[in-house]
Amino acid sequence: MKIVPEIIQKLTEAGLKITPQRVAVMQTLMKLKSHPTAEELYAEVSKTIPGLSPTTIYNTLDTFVDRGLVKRVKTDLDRMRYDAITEHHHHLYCAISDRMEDYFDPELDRILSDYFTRKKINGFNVTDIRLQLMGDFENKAKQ
Amino acid sequence: MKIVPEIIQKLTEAGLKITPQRVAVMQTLMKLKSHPTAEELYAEVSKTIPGLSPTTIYNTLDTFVDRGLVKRVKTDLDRMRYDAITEHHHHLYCAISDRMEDYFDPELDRILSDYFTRKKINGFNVTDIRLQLMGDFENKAKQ
DNA sequence: TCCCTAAATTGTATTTATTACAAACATGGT
DNA sequence: ACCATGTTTGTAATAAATACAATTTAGGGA
Repeated sequence: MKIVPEIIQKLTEAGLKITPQRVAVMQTLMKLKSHPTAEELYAEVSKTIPGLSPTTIYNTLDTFVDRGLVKRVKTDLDRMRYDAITEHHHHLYCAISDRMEDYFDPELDRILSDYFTRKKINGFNVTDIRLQLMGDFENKAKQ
Repeated sequence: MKIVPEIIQKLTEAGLKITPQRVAVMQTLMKLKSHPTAEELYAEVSKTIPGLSPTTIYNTLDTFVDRGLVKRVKTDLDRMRYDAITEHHHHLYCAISDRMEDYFDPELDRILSDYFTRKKINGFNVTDIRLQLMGDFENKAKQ
């Protein structure tokens, strides 16, 4: 729970007012590594903030995305998910179990970055490279 | 329109009955390069098949995806889209204009394939690598 | 510290995409 | 041509997300 000051700093830097709802949403997003949906977040954050409105979850997430504090993630299978990790990373995704995990690989990033510095795409200016690695998890306990 | 026999062959190979709806949906998907949504497809296919039910679009697309004739594509921004190109490719995507285009790059595929042959990810078995290149289109007339 | 204003939250009502399902129909093998 | 099975249709239901007006709250300035 000592991450709260860090969250407050984030929100302040983004020019947002500090509200219990926002702190709790961000806290939950950072705690969960499962790229939760708005609904899952609502369930989780409601434990902390009983009267919470689902609308607040949507509003808050939209605001966070606007300010770059949170990223949206979508798979080919299901609904919108959210991710508090803004550091550059990719995703491992298994369509069968609908399970998604983060994947960090600076070496890969370097290779891709080099590649697209060299190779220009006609009429398109690349600003970000995102990989979705499809495959199967070798049944480590699910997320 | 000479692609119809080709479509019939595809459907037959996939063990599906040939219906005007299916042929029209596939034809439209192959014609449009815009990764249309179900709704856009409904509008377009309705021109050919007036009585068409939206449910048929969803059913047909689900069936096609099941049989591997069509791929689902999602961006971080909007609803489900469909793509009749099953050949391996990536996507260029501009979040501002919500515009998406296909991107083919065998050289890149080779590099990535080599990389993941060499580099194993703990607990995950990669079967497909998909890139989403985020950026801006230099305003060529939009799709 | 209190007040005030802008910003945030709430709750309800809607919209919109998608799915469920049962009845009617069409396809393709025999 | 017939029949069984697969397909389409239409309606109704579900579910996610949004709009909006009313209420409440945060936090800077007096």
